[in-house]
Amino acid sequence: MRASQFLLKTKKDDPAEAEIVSHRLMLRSGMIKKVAAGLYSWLPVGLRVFRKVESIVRDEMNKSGAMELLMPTAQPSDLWEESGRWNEFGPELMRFQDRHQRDFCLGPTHEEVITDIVRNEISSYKQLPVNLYQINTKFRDERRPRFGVIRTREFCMKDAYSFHSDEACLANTYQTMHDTYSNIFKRFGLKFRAVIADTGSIGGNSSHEFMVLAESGEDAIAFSDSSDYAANLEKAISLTEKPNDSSKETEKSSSVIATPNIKTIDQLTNFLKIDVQKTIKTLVVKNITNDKETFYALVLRGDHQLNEVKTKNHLKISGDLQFASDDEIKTLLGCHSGSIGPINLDVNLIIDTAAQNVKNFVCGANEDDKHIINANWSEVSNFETADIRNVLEGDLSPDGKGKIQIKRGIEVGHIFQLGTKYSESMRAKILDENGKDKLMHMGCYGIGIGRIVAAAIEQNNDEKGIIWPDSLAPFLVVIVPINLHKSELVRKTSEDLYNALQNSGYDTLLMDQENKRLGSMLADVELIGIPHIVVIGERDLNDGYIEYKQRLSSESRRIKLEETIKYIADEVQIIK
RNA sequence: CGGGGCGUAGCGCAGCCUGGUAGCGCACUACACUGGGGGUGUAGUGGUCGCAGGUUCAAAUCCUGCCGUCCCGACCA
Repeated sequence: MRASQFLLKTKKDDPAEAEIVSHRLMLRSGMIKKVAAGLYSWLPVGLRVFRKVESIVRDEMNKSGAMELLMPTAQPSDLWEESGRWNEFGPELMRFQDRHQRDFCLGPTHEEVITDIVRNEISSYKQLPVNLYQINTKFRDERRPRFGVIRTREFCMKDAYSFHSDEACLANTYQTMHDTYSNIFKRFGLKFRAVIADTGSIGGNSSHEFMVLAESGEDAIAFSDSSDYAANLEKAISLTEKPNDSSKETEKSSSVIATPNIKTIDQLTNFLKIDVQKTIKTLVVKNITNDKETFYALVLRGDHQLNEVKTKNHLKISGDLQFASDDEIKTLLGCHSGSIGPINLDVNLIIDTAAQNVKNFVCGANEDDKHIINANWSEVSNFETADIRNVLEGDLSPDGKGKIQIKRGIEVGHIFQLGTKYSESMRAKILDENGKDKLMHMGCYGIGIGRIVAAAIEQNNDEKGIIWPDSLAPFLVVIVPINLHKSELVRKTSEDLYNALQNSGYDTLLMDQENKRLGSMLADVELIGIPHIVVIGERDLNDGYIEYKQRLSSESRRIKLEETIKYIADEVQIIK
């Protein structure tokens, strides 16, 4: 591609709207342009990267034996009513009517449509398993789009759906997809981890998320420093700590003390000069089913944080966890939120496993401005114990090997074993070898295409701009001629090298804009992040040399002109 | 959904407090010079000041409403 014929406009100033580095660099390098909140156009440079991501994903999917198809973005409500998700889905589902006032939605995902296809096309166990995928636009009306293309409303996703006659076969394909995804992210050259994940609104059993490690990531992931264990923080199991000194502690007898205006754990530990691990806090949540409100008191050690996902799963609550309001707490318990405690509390009690290990603790007395000291669980009857807290760095790994570390990541892929959730509601059946009806087992596997572009930038950038890995770069090589318009030798050499590189199959950009100076060309090239840079100037050319440098390093090397292509070929690193 | 910020040329911003000719930098156009790290000069192009209403002789500026957009929050009792 010739720069003179390519839409390539960079900006010096950081755009005001962008916060995180990938968003800033994508806007500055002219990869994307915002159309509205959470809606972006991909400009030519950006689209080149986008297509590379797509083609690697497609290649690996095809290698795995999956078949590509294409489904519509707009979907009739009938299918969604059949699966039950027309009502289950919240405002994220973009609903609209056509000219005949028929209900439609923009697909946030395609389980319904694919299940409809497969139940019609496939009727025998002999046709299974199949794995069908598409690379297509999705729409989710996010409550808060942010971080550029990382969380948008309209986005492109590769989504695959597999169908099986039994669970074992599903597990097999699930593992194949796990391996396929690992290959994909290796080919991108990204640091990633596959973590155990919550299934959320998609439903189903087993699930892994593929996380690209980045400080700006929206998710926290917990993993062992000495084993394979890795899980989303939402899902990471907290081990009940090994008995320590406190287990030998003898139980004292409790007493109520005055704690005027003490409402938070911080105030409490300062006031009593005690260790935060000796405090217990109590949160009240409510669940509404069939118009009936049920309150639950959740009990945690003072330094621990509630894990909403674990709590919701334990209480079998779908939708958001609702906290009781101050008024509700006052009415229900007769005290304010800062004074609640598990002793003599007439609410369903759920005690976190770690909290249960504490002896002689301090907790609220269910009376304003009063706390109980030296309280013990022997004083409480009728409670459940559950793991409802977030793991902390340094906790024991649940597999017993090593300690937990916590890092942030961007979710770029997610695989699920759905089981029969959709085949049941949509009656997707086959005949088995005995001629009997049987529900198909289903898996689904997503990868965010645009999100990977942003995640790759989050992981690969410096003060000058983006540093693309070879596999994703919009151009693999760029030729930067000095005084193109003045030197016939420079012009001819640049053109010849450009043609030769193109013919050798390397995506090459020729900076042939006559009025551009070296500094401005290099600044653009570095901002855009082209990995291999060839500078051609008369000075070196008179000795038969060009100058080669990599985006990644500041060092430049003099290379014999005739060896240029071979040299670049040796430097390029693309995993096939 | 709650709180806060911002909306003035393609981008980044000033002007608003104290009402009176709409400005600066980048980008863009033309010409000249320059030519190994975002060059210099001269001359230019480009704006319903987010929208609607109100106050006023007069509104980018003051008031009201709406819209858009960004950030934080939506567990930590």
